[in-house]
Amino acid sequence: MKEPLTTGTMQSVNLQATAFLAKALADENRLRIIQNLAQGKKSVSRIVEELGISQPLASHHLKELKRALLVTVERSGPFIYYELADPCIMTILTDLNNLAASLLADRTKF
Amino acid sequence: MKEPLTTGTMQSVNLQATAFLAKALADENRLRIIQNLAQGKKSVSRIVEELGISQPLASHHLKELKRALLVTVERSGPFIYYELADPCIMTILTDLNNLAASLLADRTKF
DNA sequence: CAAGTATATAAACATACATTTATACGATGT
DNA sequence: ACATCGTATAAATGTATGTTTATATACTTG
Repeated sequence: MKEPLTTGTMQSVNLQATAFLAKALADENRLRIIQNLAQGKKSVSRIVEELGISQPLASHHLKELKRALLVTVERSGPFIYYELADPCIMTILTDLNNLAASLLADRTKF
Repeated sequence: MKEPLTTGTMQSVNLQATAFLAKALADENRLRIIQNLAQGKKSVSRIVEELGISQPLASHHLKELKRALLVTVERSGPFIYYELADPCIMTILTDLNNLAASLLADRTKF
């Protein structure tokens, strides 16, 4: 009788999926895109304009966000529209930002 | 009269700090360490034992977590104890995990 | 001061990733 | 069919990052 395969804790946290999601959020340009998409569905060219990044760079990061299931894609004529897959994404972003601010505030080093 | 420096949205989100924090959370071994430290303050050797990773690797990731202000360090004799800097860290981890699960569940591709 | 334990650091390496430049693809209009 | 616009992809490049192996540092004990 072998041991169960789970080596972790009770409340099973999928660390692999979590790390993957965190990695998708771990780039400032991607966060800017997410924040921009929080205003609603937008085309690539609009994102490029509003964020002032190159079109291939936007395309690359949008691809990563899509890979992480953070955005959904929809074609309409010559335009391709990206949209946040879930409103909760903004909540996480705010939470992360708040934690970051809190950690910076609490640090007692100068 | 020049424009204000902020190019972002109303509720100012420090994307740089947020991306930096996300990057610190974007590694499975670091998440395992955080999850392990959720049980309380622990020495490096204990973390190494319980997670089954090499000592230098643990040391490296602990250094990263410290750099991100996610853990605090304390020496006691020959041992060095690491501790989560803030309980909220576990909340974020759970939230990230929940979002990851939700995104995976909501995807309508097979 | 020598030896052992706990931890950190250095070196070396492979891999991943962000960015740019150039090009291809797809849709639309003439 | 051609030109043009919107977007994606490829190639190239520099840099960052995770991991291992080897070594150094710090503390403790004899």
